[in-house]
Amino acid sequence: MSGKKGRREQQEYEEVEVEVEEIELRRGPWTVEEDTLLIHYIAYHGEGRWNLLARCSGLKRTGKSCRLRWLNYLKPDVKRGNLTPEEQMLILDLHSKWGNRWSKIAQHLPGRTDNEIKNYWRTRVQKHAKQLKIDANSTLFQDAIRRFWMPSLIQKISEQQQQQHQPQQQRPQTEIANHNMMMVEFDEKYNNTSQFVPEGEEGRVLGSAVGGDEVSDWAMMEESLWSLWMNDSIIS
DNA sequence: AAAAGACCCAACCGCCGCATA
DNA sequence: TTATGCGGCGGTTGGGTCTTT
Repeated sequence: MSGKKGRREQQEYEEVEVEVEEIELRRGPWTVEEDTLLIHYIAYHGEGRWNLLARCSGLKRTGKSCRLRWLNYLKPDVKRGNLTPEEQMLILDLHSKWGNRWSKIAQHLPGRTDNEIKNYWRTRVQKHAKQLKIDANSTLFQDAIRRFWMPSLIQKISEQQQQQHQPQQQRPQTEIANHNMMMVEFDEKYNNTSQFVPEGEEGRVLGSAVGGDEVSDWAMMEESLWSLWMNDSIIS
């Protein structure tokens, strides 16, 4: 965030000012050529000073647009692809602490951008709040996340660990212990009432909430479980 | 196979705080 | 002290893609 304008920079501004005034700015999706131009410019000059970059690089874009394109897409350490269950857990956890502080949350997920996290929240999380007809910012929904969604993610994480270590064999005792340990830690952290899962009973307790395509499984949670929990919440 | 609707995500917009002149 | 410019943030949107009917 530099408002500093050195003499050289000022000169650079003036040199391109006249021609830039006549250039019509481009909007919408970036082309491969634009991406290449931006990457090369940053490789040579470094990132930052976005308005100067926009003027000097030959890109017919605003500085803001260049910055966004770089930070959210082109920067080498930007991670692509679906969020892992671990990352989803972290987002749910941090959002419960900080609310819509996307940038702050993103700082704790290396390679993930605030935009991506924001999109995840809006498309996946809020969707379920809508389905349940609950305000996504309500404590009721926060409870739903803590009681059902997060445990199901923990379950997934432990299942992944299991697959990584012993793809075809019986689940080893250590993995079961790990899973149970995570559940206990989770309970302690959130003062949660979700059940400790006895060995061999994991699928029965959380079966409807896990197993298929990530978050959508949660939406398929048994209605009886929901009404039970809803009644409980309302009474207490 | 085609139309309609839902979903997803890249990009834009407006606002704010900070630094500088 | 005030005006200006910039970077950064969160909210919103447009359109491409996927799914359902």
